[in-house]
Amino acid sequence: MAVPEPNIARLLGAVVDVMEAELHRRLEAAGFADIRPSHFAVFRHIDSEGSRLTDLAARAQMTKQSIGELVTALEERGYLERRPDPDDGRVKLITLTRRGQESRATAFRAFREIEAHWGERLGRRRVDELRATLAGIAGLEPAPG
Amino acid sequence: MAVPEPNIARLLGAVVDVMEAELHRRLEAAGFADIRPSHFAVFRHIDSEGSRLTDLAARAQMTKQSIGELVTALEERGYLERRPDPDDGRVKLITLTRRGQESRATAFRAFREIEAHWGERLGRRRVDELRATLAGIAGLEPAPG
DNA sequence: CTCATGTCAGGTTGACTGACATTG
DNA sequence: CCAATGTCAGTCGACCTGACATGA
Repeated sequence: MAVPEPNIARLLGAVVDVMEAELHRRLEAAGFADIRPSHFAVFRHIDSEGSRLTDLAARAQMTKQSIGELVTALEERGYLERRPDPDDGRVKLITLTRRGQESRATAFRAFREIEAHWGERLGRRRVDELRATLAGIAGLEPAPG
Repeated sequence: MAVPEPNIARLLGAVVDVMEAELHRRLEAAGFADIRPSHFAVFRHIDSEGSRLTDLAARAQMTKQSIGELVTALEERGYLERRPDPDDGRVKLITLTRRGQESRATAFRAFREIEAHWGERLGRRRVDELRATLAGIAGLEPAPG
């Protein structure tokens, strides 16, 4: 573990690439090749009982139009359904299909496997420290300068 | 360093966001508000004596068309110039203008400042470990599973 | 003739804003 | 009447592929 040197920004990009490639590989192997990284904005935030579009948008910090596009894409691929809410005529409840539930579970398992793999290669402790340091940076106030 | 829990993928995204926001803030303060993160594919790889498009594309691992778009954008904004190579009629040498050199220097300084800021808040040692761990992950072979 | 260089045209993805019909 | 919900239409940024004129 000699000289560090290379720019953290560059390394962050490289690690994000690795993460996305590994995730895609696992989803593909499980038969979910048509799920893209952007779709996780939906999978991450959807309730098991179904969510409304506006809630998904708020949780994902996106516009309702943008999250709506993702929902449409996942609907066309058979991962989601839009059903009218019987209690409110404006609302459409977005729910996971069977296939959607399976793919979501596969993805979450994949994340755990990827982190476990990193732990095997670099040491569990270093991966825990990585997580803690990233969380620390993410929680930092903007800073002067 | 109690319970880690939150997904590393999520945290990576958050830290990338922080990095880009901090970089943009500093560039803007120095009068370079129109430089976007994508433009760094050019600034990172351009030679001080000038580079040809094909070389920039190869170094950035992008197509010549894509890197060409970035070059055009930076040219229009006054950061770059395209001059014909006197030795080879096919080639246009892409060079930094005065403004381009200044902005590039500002950006590299910003990266150092951001890392230094993180070091102040979280400890220099943890930032060095972060860099080393990220480099370790980026250098990992794809792994089975 | 072949290869290298750069550009033109057009497509895709993932985000955005604005306008709007419908319903509460 | 006003606010909330979701959709339609259009734009933009950052990448891509394919075709091509020009010059070595």
